[in-house]
Amino acid sequence: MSLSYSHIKDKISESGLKVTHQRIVILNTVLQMDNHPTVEHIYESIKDANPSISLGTVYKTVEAFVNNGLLSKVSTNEGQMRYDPKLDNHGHIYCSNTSEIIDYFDDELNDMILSFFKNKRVSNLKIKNITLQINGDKIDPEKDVLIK
Amino acid sequence: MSLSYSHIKDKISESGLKVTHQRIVILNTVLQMDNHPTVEHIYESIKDANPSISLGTVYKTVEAFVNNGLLSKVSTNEGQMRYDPKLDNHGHIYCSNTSEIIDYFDDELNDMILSFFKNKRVSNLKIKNITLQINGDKIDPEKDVLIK
DNA sequence: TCTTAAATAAGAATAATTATCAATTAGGAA
DNA sequence: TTCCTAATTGATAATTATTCTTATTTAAGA
Repeated sequence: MSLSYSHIKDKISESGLKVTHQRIVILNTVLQMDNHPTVEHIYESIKDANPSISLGTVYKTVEAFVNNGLLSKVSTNEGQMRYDPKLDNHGHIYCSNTSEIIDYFDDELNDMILSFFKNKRVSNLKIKNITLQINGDKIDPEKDVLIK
Repeated sequence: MSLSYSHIKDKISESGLKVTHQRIVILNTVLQMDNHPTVEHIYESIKDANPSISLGTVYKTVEAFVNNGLLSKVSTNEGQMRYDPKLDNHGHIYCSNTSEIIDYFDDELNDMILSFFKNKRVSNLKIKNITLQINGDKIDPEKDVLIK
């Protein structure tokens, strides 16, 4: 396993964190999940193969990842925080009826918003990021949402 | 008091909810607070004048207001939900170091985003609203953030 | 290999929110 | 106006998500 995870290990190491088995498993899992998991989701998904990793460790680990720029934290109107391995500028579509968060990447939109704020004078604020949230309900929960 | 609150009473009544003393006090408070209060903030701010209104009632009431279109619910990266009496389209500036949420109204931006999505085909999603979140840190916590 | 600060597991503690339920009340019907 | 009923409320228990504590283990550099 140590070989196949070399990419993950490098990411963790480069972020300034110690490389541990737990961190490798958790980061790898979130990178593969692609559905903005909660801590509980992550825990459930690693539990069988890694029964010794505790829920508390998952909490501490994702928080460390957020602080070290490996994940971003997404809040919703339903309590649990969710975690996103995609760090480049993108929006989120929240489906309140299915609790889904769908990434929305659009360079044109990004440029538009960015250039809009270029022309604004924002005083007394160090902007970290600007995110667009599209809130709605999925019409057919079985089918995907598509924007094109 | 019944006279001076007639506007508030009408709003509650028109939303389909029964008009109660508790609801009048709570809605009036949130409308005046203007800082996206948490339930705890609202409770603290009404408590002295209304010691009989319980915390649970504040929770139930703001949730009823959200469901009936009198308030909107705003989530942050720090646990508590916050409530916003402004329902027209606007963005939020989150200052993570001061926990402030500042409204950002800009017609030009609204139009821009709206017309952007006019030209997109969004399938299988009933869009409820689109919000821009500007995340950052206040540089001087004593001073205001301004965008112009 | 040794050392040490950082990370972990287990479980207790806390914070925010929701649920329960008996008593009260708003608002429409009589 | 009075009555009726379903909705609302207060008090408090329960739940959920998250953080804290502490003894033990471990990564990574000397």
